[in-house]
Amino acid sequence: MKYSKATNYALHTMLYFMMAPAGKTIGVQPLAELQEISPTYLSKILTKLVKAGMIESTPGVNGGYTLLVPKEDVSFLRVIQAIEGNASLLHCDLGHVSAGCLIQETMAAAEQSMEQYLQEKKLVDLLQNFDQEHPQEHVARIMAAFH
Amino acid sequence: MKYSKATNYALHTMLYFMMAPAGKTIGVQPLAELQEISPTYLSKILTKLVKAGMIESTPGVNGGYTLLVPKEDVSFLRVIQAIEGNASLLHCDLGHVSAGCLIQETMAAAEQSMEQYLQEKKLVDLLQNFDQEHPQEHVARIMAAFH
DNA sequence: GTAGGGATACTCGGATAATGGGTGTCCGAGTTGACAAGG
DNA sequence: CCTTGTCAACTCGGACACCCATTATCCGAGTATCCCTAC
Repeated sequence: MKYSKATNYALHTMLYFMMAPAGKTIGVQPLAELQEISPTYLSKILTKLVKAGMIESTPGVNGGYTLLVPKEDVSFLRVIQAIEGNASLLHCDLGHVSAGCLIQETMAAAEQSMEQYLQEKKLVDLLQNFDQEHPQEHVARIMAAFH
Repeated sequence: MKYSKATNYALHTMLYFMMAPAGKTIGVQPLAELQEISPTYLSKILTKLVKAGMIESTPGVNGGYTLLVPKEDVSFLRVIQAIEGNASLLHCDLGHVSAGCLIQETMAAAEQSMEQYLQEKKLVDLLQNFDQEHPQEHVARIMAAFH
């Protein structure tokens, strides 16, 4: 049981948006370079975030992606579900004679316990001490990518 | 993000063991028939449970599998980790200049929240009202499979 | 009666597909802004 | 000065390929029990 790499990329990308001043735009290429992955692949991930309503894409020259919601509204859960979907952890299709599958119900409850944690945790919370913990040059390079 | 079918089979199999009197043995074939899957495939799953020390296998005629631990010790987490392993939900291998990945740390905390739930939840707890909710004939068919 | 030798009923483990999802790549299409040429 | 055409910088989306884990299936090997036969 593992989350896909795409989820990791999406979370990191959204974290970059948390660092930028509101309304700023950034292209796929600088985002891809920061994470050292292919721009075309990252674009596929970003379209999922667009469909989830978290960011906006503007085509054309000087285009790119812009954060569309308040930073405080971006929870881990929201990003994860945008990529992974909201299917349940374990779906039991065995022929249970009567009543539902108790195992499935228990797993659903366990999943909900984790989702509650991920819903309360906002991405912007991670930036509390970011400046102190990371070299200034690195932070500057991220900020410079926005326009 | 989903658990494998094998995990579901393992959980159901262990639940059958919870219904049987302690020390009783059951073969792969009746277990496979109850879940309507292939016996050879189920046997591969059961070897993982054996290696985890939860059940024991006795070869030869009248052989089969026997529960090796007290029923109260069989938690969801133990069964799941026996099948899925204990790898973390999200492993970030991006080049973080200094310090670790904050996203990875947060995901680890979320995972721990679910694991705590699954560790406290024992399989035997599901059998509280099992007799009332299921037809007597079904229960009898399960019990008859043990010897 | 007792010992030995199958036959039988099981599990164990390796080898081998088949399937599906994750992970990318490639390319054409559409969109916008900047710039230059021409009236 | 205004219009128009061209180019470049972007995103968007479908089609395609690759890799790997899951999900099995098959078969030979090992092991214990039972029964039957021979001495």
